Amino acid sequence: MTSSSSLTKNQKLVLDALEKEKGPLSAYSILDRLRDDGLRAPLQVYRALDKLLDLQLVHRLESLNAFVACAHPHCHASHMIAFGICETCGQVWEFSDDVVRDRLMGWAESHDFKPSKTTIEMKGVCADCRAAG
Amino acid sequence: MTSSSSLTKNQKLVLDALEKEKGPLSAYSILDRLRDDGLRAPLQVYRALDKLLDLQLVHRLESLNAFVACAHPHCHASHMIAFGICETCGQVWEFSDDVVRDRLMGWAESHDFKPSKTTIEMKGVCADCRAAG
DNA sequence: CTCTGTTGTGTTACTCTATAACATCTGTCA
DNA sequence: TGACAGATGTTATAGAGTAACACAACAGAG
Ligand SMILES: [Zn+2]
Ligand SMILES: [Zn+2]
Ligand SMILES: [Zn+2]
Ligand SMILES: [Zn+2]
Repeated sequence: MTSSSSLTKNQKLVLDALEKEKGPLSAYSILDRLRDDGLRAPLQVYRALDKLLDLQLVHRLESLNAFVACAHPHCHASHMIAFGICETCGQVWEFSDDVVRDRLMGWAESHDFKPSKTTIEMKGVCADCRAAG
Repeated sequence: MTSSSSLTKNQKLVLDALEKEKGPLSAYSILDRLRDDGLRAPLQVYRALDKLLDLQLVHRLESLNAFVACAHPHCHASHMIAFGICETCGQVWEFSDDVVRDRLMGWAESHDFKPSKTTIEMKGVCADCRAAG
């Protein structure tokens, strides 16, 4: 089995913590939420996150040093994913755009550059927060 | 004056250090290179970097926690900048693509999201390093 | 069944990245 | 001159991530 049914205890705990949260969490925030479940050291969280990132069940937001549960599990095997991140409420939107991907891949090809991982993150203010002003 | 002629001593030191380097540097690496020039604490570097980032003379690479001198100073006031980053040699290419910008702005408009800062970073292996393979 | 390799766990200690708080200094402008 | 904004210097601390080592669980080969 390739997905969450084969997760270990710690991996499930970390994934659950992220899925319960509307926004991203830092590794240390996750740790704090899981102390009552027996987790004691950062490394326990980071190891679980490594696996979850491999499985694409979780994404890392580079500009926040934080992690978020995938919004569309199993749906973007090798996609180039983009994120909208509200700086006010912390909510995250996950999307992908084939035109963006093609343009970036085009730049890579024209420069003989072989991309392995691409980060696209838009920080700003979401509709709700603007309305709440 | 709006540019490098008005920089202070520390700001010039930090900018020089980044311009001398072909690739990105962490704040602490910058500090190490500037100890002989009198810098002693991380904060001195971070404060200079803050100003240089404001002036767009330096860019921060979120996926590396590192900084790089702008390749085209004065040329992209409000542009959305993308980076290609070689994971082997560390070299960085700075470019922008209007189509990518338009697509991302389009997503933002359609979601009533007001972006303030966008990060686009492609990590991979450059032509030279692939040839040297 | 036992050996063995692989993966996950737990723990301690550590490095690297970034900021808080406070005092001082320097220039600009009224 | 006085007042303010911005830059500086220093110490201490917070936040993010990894190294190293020992042990447990489990699957497959012989
Ligand atoms: Zn996803
Ligand atoms: Zn919001
Ligand atoms: Zn630039
Ligand atoms: Zn290279």
